[in-house]
Amino acid sequence: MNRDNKLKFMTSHYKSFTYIENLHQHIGEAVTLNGWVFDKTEKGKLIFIKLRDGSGIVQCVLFKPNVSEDISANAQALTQESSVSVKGLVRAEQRAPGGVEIDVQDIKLWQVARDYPITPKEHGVEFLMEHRHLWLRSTRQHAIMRVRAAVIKAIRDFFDGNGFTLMDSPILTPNASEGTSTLFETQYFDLGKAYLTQSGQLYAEASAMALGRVYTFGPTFRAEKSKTRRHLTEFWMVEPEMAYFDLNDDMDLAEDFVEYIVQYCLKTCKRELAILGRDITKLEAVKRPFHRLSYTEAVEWLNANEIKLNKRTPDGAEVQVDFPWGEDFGAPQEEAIMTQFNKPCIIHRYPTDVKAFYMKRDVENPKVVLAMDMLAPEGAGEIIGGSQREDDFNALRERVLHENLPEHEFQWYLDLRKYGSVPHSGFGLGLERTVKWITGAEHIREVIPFPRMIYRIVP
RNA sequence: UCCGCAGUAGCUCAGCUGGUUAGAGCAUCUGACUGUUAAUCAGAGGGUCCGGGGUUCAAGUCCCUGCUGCGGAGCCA
Repeated sequence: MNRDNKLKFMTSHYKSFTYIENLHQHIGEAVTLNGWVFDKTEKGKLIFIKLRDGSGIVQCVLFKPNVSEDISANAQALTQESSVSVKGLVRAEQRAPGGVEIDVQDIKLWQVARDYPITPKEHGVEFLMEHRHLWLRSTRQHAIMRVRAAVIKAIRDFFDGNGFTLMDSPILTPNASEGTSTLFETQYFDLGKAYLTQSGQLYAEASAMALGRVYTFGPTFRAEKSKTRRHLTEFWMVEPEMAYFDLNDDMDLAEDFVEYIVQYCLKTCKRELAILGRDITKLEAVKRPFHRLSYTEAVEWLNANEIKLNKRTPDGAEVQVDFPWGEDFGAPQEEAIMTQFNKPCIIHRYPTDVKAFYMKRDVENPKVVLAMDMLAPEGAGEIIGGSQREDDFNALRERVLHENLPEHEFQWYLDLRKYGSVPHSGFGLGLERTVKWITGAEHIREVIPFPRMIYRIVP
């Protein structure tokens, strides 16, 4: 990720040591580096130490006859992930990775690490997840975390630069906003049960009625017992909400937004994407306009291409049937639809019964709601879910009652339809699913520093 | 919750229709080497074969059961 060089205080004020990323500015000078041993190998009178400091990796070479016995003893004592300060001359060197290396003059040992568990060889995911706190030190994880940081910056730049106001929504909420999903529960003083939020959307709607264009960006919690490569129990979601936006405006914004994020990463994360071995031609193709299909067109496509639905009959047998209009798409249907496309696709106007109570019905066809999901290509799946919201007081109240939601807890939400109600729309984008897609990571757990999953809360 | 797969050295794995003392690569330790990039070469140490029960002359291997993890479905971002 390209560093923002407008803020130079880290290089101009703190002179006691140098960061590896700045070494090319110091060729011929003596510098002190502070870091950790990434790898060490000895060849006779030479010791090669690959040092990492978080900003990069550089090879430090110690030639034993050039230094005292104490210093070469220090170098020899180094183990993987030992913490050290290295003093030496910076020189350009063709044979060194990166073209720059340090001719070591002095080594100060902070701590010798014993038996670092993650060796430079292969490891299984289970083992690595148990050592997540150490796994983050590896090159590949550095690259993923920097792409994640770039995606977050792109998200904030996009909205901040387009007249949106950040309006954080609460994490503790009195009810399930969609009334369906399983939520994490806790006791809230004497006021009864509270839940960890599964979406900031209802609060974003209230904020949009105040400030016009807003977004909320924070952690979200789902207590579903999901065990897949695309689910976390704690994940980050950004949710823009716009007054006077209809569904088409919403879809246009979602396309602009996703295009901006992907193009920003291509521009600023070349090195990281190269480390990850990402095929960037696939990302370069992510340009507007994206594909769009109505739910009904998608069902017709599935049936025209004989992509059947696996259904279980009451006696337990599995049968394959034509996809029936009205059924929600699962991962297999979405994946099949996306095989046609090399850039994202929006599916819109889903059956009313499979979507949330707050979505507005299509006046032209009340059997569908003005909802939209954006699916990313390359099997990445759903990254956005959004809709135009129901803005009519009576229609919304009817939906609240129909879903057996506690009306008194939704009074404030219904109020928004009483005092200057307007058409409005928004969507939620899953941060980790987006980062997984852009980095090409196998599993969503790799793209958040400390993943929370059904059977793992440590570290 | 349902379906499938797995658990053998610190790590990644092999171990056939049950058959002597349990195998490899890497890592670790010792030694050699002035250019290593996952160095190479020589040597050494390292095992509750996930737990419990059963079948058998004999179980890492077969059966039952439990635990743990992984993947998929559902739920969704």
